[in-house]
Amino acid sequence: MASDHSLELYTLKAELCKSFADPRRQMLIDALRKGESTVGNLARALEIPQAVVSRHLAILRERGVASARREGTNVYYSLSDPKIGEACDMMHQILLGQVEKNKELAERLIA
Amino acid sequence: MASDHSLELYTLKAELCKSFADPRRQMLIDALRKGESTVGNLARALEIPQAVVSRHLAILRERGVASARREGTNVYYSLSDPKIGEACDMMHQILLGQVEKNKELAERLIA
DNA sequence: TCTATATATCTATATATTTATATCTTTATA
DNA sequence: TATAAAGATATAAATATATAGATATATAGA
Repeated sequence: MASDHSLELYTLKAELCKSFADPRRQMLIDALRKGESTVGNLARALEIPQAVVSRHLAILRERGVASARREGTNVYYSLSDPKIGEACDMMHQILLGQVEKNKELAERLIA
Repeated sequence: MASDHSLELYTLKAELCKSFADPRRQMLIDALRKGESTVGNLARALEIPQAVVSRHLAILRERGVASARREGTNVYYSLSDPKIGEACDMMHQILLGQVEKNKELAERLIA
């Protein structure tokens, strides 16, 4: 029935969001927006242990957010879809809106 | 320093995403897009126990995603920002893109 | 007191991190 | 060619922490 399908869809959406729901993965996604990069380069640039970067990239890969391409001993990761970057921008805008609201609230409280 | 601020920002974004990262909350957000609603109505409509709905709404409220307004014994919840709905639409589009890719892959494998 | 909502406690499950080790690929060398 | 060493990445095990759901109970307002 319809509600079952919906539940599946909601679950998929939730899992997609879950893949964004970690600070390190946010950093990785942001870094990958500038172009593909290797595990090692990301680890050095973001100052995150290699195993942690590899683990998080695997999560992004498993959820279809990132893609991997091997070249020699290196593995290059990239975002699977530019919309992923746009989604992060949207999160940013929502956060800005929240700050704005708090600012308004603060100003009203002071006045 | 800059990297600390960034970490904070990434953490905020991650927490925002975390608030979206549950099927029930996806359902609640989707329901709230149609307009404000009470805890009880949402619980009945979505067939989720009252305590669970209340809990999830509290999470959305704490993270600034939803707002609450009391009217008598009822509490009306609503989305704090229409951009939240748009963010969900974007997730939907990303999912569609993934399905599309899988379809292409499947067709290539068959051929 | 009744209704609607929130919360506390308990339990089960999921998640992230650390450390160590395994795998895969290239390169060097006997 | 076979093999060993080195570099890059992935994975496993252990631990700590976070999260969700169920049930019962507390709180707020009519």
